[in-house]
Amino acid sequence: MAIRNNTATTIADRTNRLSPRTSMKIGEVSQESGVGVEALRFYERSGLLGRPARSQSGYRLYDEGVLERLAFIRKAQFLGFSLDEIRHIISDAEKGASPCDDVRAIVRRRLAEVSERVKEMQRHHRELTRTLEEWDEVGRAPGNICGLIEGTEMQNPSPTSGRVTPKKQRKKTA
Amino acid sequence: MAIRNNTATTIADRTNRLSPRTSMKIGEVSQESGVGVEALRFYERSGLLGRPARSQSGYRLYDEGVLERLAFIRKAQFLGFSLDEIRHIISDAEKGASPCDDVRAIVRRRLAEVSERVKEMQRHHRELTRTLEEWDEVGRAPGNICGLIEGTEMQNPSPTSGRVTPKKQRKKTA
DNA sequence: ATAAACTCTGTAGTCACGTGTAGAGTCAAG
DNA sequence: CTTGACTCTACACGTGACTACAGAGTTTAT
Repeated sequence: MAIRNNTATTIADRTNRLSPRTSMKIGEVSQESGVGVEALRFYERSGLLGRPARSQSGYRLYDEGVLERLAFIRKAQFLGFSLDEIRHIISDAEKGASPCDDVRAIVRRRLAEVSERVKEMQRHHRELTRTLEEWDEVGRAPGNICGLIEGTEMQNPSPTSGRVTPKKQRKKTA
Repeated sequence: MAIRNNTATTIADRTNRLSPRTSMKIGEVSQESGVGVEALRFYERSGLLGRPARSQSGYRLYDEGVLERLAFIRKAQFLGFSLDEIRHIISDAEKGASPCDDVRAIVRRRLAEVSERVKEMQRHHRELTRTLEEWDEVGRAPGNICGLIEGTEMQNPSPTSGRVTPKKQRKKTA
């Protein structure tokens, strides 16, 4: 695995890292931003970054702006935006539209989702706690496989309801 | 798409669905259990179900037991077990070992994870709420892409912290 | 008899977000 | 000149729990 080592700049250069870099290679950007080299290329492929300039030998040469862009992406991710949403926001902004209203709407939606998810998780937590308590009373229950599980009542017979990660739910949940 | 229609039994048969079926075809099992046909075959491939008998023409013929097994699987999923864990539990049970202690341990672990996750989500919820409030004060902030996002302070600069779904972490939940 | 619905096997695709690898070229230092 | 780190492209792989499909055969209803 690549030890992201920065041989393109001198040690002195790296030491006073406040000097503005006008053309950074991908490793440098990775180091500055904390985003992996592969992820940077992936972002570019995904349309999140736009094509950087290239050196004669084909190396990507980034200007400082990319760091701001990456900071934007990370903040948006931090706020729960998917890369897809981020791509839309950036593309809107580049078309001149102010995406802030959409952004607000997305955050509001995300907020509702998180609320819902927390409620689900808390329900699940109570369910698990109750189950463990029951099991402690019961000791070891008889059953085909594990009486503990077999004897447990489900609140909701849907097999999706206990998932730790939410399912994709693209078609039916019948 | 296949409309899981049950032509193997008469309507009368389906109406008094309490009569024990000794050999059900896959569609019937799907209908009774609510597990899709593809999922049933997938479970079999994954070692969760074991090979059913076959008709002369190669159709799977299930006995009633499969419904209990599927109920077990769904309950276990409901409790947060992965199919992998369920497979282990079943395999232990079939080897004669009582897996209940392991089951308890898994549930306890899952419980801790859920707790942690709830706390994270609540933090995230507060963060989003605070952000929205700030944004309402600000109106429409200037910025390269969306000043709202750009002006938002991240609690934790890691890009992973805001994910709605937890990032891979396939080794262990540290 | 024929059409519709079912079933079979085997393989590949989905979702998000990247990571890993192969094989080649480039660059700076000793 | 060689070594080693870096970069390039293009593709495969990883996660979990399924879904989708192709192309064949089978069963049931009319």
